[in-house]
Amino acid sequence: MIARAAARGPSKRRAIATVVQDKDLVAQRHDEIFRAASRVFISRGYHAATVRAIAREAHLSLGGLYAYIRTKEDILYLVFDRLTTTLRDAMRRAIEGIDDPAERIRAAIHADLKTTEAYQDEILLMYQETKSLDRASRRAVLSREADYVGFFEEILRDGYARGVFKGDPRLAADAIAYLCSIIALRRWSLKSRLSPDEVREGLVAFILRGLGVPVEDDR
Amino acid sequence: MIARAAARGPSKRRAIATVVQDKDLVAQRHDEIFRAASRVFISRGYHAATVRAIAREAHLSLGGLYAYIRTKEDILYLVFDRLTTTLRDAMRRAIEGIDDPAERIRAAIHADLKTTEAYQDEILLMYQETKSLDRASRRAVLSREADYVGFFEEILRDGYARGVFKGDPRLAADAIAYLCSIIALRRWSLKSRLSPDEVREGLVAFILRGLGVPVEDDR
Amino acid sequence: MIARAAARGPSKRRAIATVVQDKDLVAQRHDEIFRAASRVFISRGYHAATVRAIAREAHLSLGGLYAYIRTKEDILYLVFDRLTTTLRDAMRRAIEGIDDPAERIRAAIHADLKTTEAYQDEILLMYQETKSLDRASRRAVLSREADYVGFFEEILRDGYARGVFKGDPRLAADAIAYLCSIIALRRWSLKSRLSPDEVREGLVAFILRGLGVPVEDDR
Amino acid sequence: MIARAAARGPSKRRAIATVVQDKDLVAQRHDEIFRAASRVFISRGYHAATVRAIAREAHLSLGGLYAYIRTKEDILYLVFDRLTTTLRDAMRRAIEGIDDPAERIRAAIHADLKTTEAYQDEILLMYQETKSLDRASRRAVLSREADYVGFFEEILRDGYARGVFKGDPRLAADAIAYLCSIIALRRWSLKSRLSPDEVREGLVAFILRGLGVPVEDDR
DNA sequence: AATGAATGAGAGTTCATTCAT
DNA sequence: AATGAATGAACTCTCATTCAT
Repeated sequence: MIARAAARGPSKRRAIATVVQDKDLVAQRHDEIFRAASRVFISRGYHAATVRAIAREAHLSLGGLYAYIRTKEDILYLVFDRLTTTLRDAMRRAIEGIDDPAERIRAAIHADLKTTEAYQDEILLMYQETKSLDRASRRAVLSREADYVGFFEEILRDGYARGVFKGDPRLAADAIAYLCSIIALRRWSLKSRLSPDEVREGLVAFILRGLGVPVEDDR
Repeated sequence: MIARAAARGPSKRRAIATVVQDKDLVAQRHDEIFRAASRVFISRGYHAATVRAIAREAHLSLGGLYAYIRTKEDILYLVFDRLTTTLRDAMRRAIEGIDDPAERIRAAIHADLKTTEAYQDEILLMYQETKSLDRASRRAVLSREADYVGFFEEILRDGYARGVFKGDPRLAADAIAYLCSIIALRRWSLKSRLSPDEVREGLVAFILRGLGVPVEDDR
Repeated sequence: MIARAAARGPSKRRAIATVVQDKDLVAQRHDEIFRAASRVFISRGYHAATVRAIAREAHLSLGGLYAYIRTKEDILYLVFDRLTTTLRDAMRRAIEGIDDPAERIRAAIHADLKTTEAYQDEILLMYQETKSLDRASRRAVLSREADYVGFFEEILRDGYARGVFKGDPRLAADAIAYLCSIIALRRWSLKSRLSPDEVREGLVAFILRGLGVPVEDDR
Repeated sequence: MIARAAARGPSKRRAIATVVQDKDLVAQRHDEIFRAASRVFISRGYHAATVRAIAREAHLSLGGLYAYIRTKEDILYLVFDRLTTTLRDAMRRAIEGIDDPAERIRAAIHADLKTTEAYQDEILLMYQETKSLDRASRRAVLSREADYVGFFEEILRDGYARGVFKGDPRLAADAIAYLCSIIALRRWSLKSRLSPDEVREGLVAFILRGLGVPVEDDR
């Protein structure tokens, strides 16, 4: 059931209407726009960012940019769409081929923390600006997010069935996915005292204990 | 040391410049502005909210409002300042007089989850819009937040010294405070499946286990 | 019944939303905007006219102008609203106190031709740009126009009952009102050969004959 | 003199510059563009219509369309040029071979009303948007229109010489041609109460009476 | 002869902030 | 201390037209 949800994936993808018809060109430009817009949104925030600045950063004229999107909000959606796809794919690869639930969840958490570290700016942006999307886009992004949490839930449900984990799998999945985002949302708090490695190890241990899995190096 | 941090409290408060002199009047109007602005910011978001709408909601004229603040951003700061004060006070009262570390942390978590539930809109707003504050205001708000985490850290450090908890107190404090905010930031995900009580109990159990405290009702 | 329609008058007036509240000031500024916009619309046409140019002509800043209207289309409606009111009032005054149907219709036609001559630019604009109004505004303007035609219809119906006129009163009213607008819509054609007086007299005679009223000076 | 005017005809036609040389191809494409543009202009209005939409409707690429016209305004001129030609030809055929002035003018009016009914959208467009043409195009279109009025004038002048009509032939010609367009310009007013046949018969009677021709069925 | 991606000037509109009263 | 009219910079978005291919 969750596997289905995760597999469903692109079904919820919202199409971005373009006046340019060449599919390959659109794909290529969307990629450039994604990169340019990420930079601009991250440095200035969605509202303060101007479409002009994004066009400039993407080496496109203003009209040129608008041939590949319809509204400023489309650009934000484009960014989030690419980001959630990247995150999901990274997670898929990370847990592939691991069968033991405890190992699998450990790998998932580790991967999540690593990618969150790598995309901390983008993830922070997503938490802050998903609200700026319209209904349809927001739905699409949240559905991707749900798929992502689904990976955790699937593992937990399996481990729960085998008696490895404690607590409600759905809630735990949500809690774990959320807790991993702490790296992006509270980095100003964490970075001042602990190294990224210490943070990561500490969080893995905390979560595993929270799931009822004994952690070796507890003093 | 942490006690100090928590006690330090108002020291970081940023003053809001007003053209009106009468201190009592300013305090009263600031209170009205806080309430009006909270409503407007929550329903429309910070950027979409107009100063006009806030003035109207606060039963002030546009010029009148500007006698008590200097910029729109001042209003946002005012909202966050009041909110963090409220949150801190609630936390203080919740753990007052409890000595046992496990009981104390349980009470703190419970209180946090309860107030997060009560102020979910405001807290979501704070997570999304702290970035819209200027440096000085942001610093002040984050320092308040740090004080809040300090409550958890203080308890954990004490329990750690007494051998009750596992893991790094600083990281755990951050993790716990952050995890509690899940109620505000991911309510669309949680509410669809679990009751508020189930969420709260599940999170308390997860956190306590994460701290290495045995939880009774684990199957 | 027609008297009612004509009397109904302002009932269909569409309100123009303003952010400025002072009613007198709004009335005064609307008057200035009406005059300025008429000039600009007439010289450049509705679409080519910029709101900036209208603001300049009205000695208002751009934002200032927008405090008295909501959209560019509001300005067009404002112009048409004033114009149709002026036209209607002029017609009312012209036929007041005349009882004989033939004299009354002659006076009405004469008045219409005179005001059409006086407001030819504005009337041409109205014929060309009523389509640029949105549904509600267009309805309001057309309802005014209908009232205007109603004056003719009322007279014709009365004369028809007394056996003075021939043909369908409704159609004749429409035809007469329309024919009078020829002065505004085809002045490039008329002016080249005949004086305004000749045009007016010729049209009055044509119409009266069309209604079946014997015309004296027919050779 | 008028015969000359009517015969002069195409002399005033403004040429549309094309990059394509092949005359037959240009003629064929211009015909397709005329039909496509008429539809688009009528449904959206000249200003709201985009050149893109016209190209699409004409099954041409954007660049392709521009090989047959130079500006958007060229397209509007093209439409009006074809339309006025069509109207003129219809009128010519309608009065051909009729000698009696009264019969001839009756036929002309009837034909005008019929074609106005058939091309009401196009004629309305012409009245509203001739102003959007540049000087040269406008001149060309108005000259065609003058030719059209010339048909009426010719008949009237002849009848006047024979003592059949009253009033100034030139003014009457203008008045008649204009009055016929009422069907296109005020159809919202007419259609609600009378059938097309009633309108047509009523107008013919009104005009004939206006010319001093006795009308049989007057009660 | 045909294509369609690219350009960029310019439009309408909003709103934080000021200041004369 | 209070009012609210006025300002104008800055924003998003459109579309006629060009030109490399």
